Amino acid sequence: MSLSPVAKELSIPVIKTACSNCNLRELCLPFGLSEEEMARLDELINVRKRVKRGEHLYRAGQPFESIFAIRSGFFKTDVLLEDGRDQVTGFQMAGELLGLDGISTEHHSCNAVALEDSEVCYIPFSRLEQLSREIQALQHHFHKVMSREIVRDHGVMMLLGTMRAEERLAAFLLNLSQRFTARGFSHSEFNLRMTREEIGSYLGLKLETVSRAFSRFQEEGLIAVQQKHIRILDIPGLKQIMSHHSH
Amino acid sequence: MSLSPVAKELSIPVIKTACSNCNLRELCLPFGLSEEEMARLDELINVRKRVKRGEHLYRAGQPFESIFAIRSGFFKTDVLLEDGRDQVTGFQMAGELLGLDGISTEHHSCNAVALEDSEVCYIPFSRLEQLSREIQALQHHFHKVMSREIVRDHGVMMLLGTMRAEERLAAFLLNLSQRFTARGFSHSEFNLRMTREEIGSYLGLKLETVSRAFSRFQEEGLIAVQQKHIRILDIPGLKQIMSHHSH
DNA sequence: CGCCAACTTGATGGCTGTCAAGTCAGGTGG
DNA sequence: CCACCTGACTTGACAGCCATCAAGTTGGCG
Repeated sequence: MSLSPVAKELSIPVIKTACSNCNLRELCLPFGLSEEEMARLDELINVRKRVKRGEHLYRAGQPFESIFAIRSGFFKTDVLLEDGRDQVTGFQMAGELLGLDGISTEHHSCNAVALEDSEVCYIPFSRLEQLSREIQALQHHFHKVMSREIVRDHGVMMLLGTMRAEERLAAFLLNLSQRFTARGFSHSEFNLRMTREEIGSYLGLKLETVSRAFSRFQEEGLIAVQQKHIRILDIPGLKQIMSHHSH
Repeated sequence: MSLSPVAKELSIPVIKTACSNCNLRELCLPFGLSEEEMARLDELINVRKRVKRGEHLYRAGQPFESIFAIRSGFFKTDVLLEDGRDQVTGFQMAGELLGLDGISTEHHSCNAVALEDSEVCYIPFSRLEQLSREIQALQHHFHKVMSREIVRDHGVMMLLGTMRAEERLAAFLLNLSQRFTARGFSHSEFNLRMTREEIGSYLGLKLETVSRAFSRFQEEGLIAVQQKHIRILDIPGLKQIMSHHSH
């Protein structure tokens, strides 16, 4: 199969990268590395690609070869069950890693889809393992990142297992706000990249329930919603809802 | 504070271990290691302790120093929220690792409680990292184990987010059955180590709902329940319930 | 034998899913 | 430029699953 000019144009463009210049290095894999160590990490990460909104970065079942660092943009990951059910397992933003689930079986176990035009760095996994055998700080940081993912998942299990709809949505908004803040964006105003249905899938709710909860928060003066644009007006109020065990 | 004889007696007894003799080595960290490599892992794991039913192996907030391999017995892990809510995040059995969540913050983020008298191997984490810088197979296997935990958690999120009560319980029973099988026990007959309440907490259900679902499965001839004793009579039937999207 | 935790079962209510209709915003083509 | 179309969202009415409350049963243990 040869690539037609059109197919070529559709293929994902390749760009050179450098962790040492990346303004996300404090959030990403290079965290805590010396100049010299970061240079060695740079050598390993020499592919960066654009992924357009709606495109898959990888699909469940594909062979696992590398993990991905999000340089810019926004992704979702989702899992599909044999019986047709699916669920969004996470939303990932700049500086976060994608693909850790693929290590276990050497095949990706979920789909990763860009929710806006994005850029990712390819991190070939076997070379990352090799380098982390040589650089203790890298090894340790990578272990922390994986562990953080496990802790995060426990938080979602908690949310799904014990919280009611409005509590889940409040927790979700606070989490987004906090992650935007960490990236230097406004903590109180942002655009949702995902649909109500995707939020619902992540939170174990139907889209109508998500919509109703948004409306209710607005009535109560906690947030201002206009479609995907969200302004958070009362963070303590949201926190109270999140932890207000109704009985 | 000095230890009285009584306190001494209550402290957890220490036993010498050896991975190379352990009949769980195919399920546990030593998987895939050569004789010589396993001997080096042995050097690192020189503490084994008994944990009695009901005792904590560790508690949320405690400093993280080692991970634990379960040599025999049965554990649960649970998370406590500030507002008093808690949830069981997992049940762990022989050959599985405990404590991976503590790597990220260097403090344990959940509680681990023995549900029956158990024995665990202490695996000092910094020494494990050191050794896995030297033994590639160990490093890679450890990464797989962490990744598997992430995939497992996604499965639980799926369960909590999309399944109804009976589907969840069917999935739970099939999962237990499969794990008992992998350990050489009967796949169709076993004793639950946890209460209905703990099952419910894990599955995001109330204990009454768990009890009713058990009764219903029994009426339908899928299982035979007598308190904690379970006989699985119809695995395909349970699978069908698990994936029977009710609409 | 009696106590207690764990469990079972029934009755009722509420949260959220389901179904349906309508609104809104953005993009396309005439 | 406007009409139209479509996907995303909102809102309402109703129903069903599961939580809640309550009472009774079982089994283990001192």
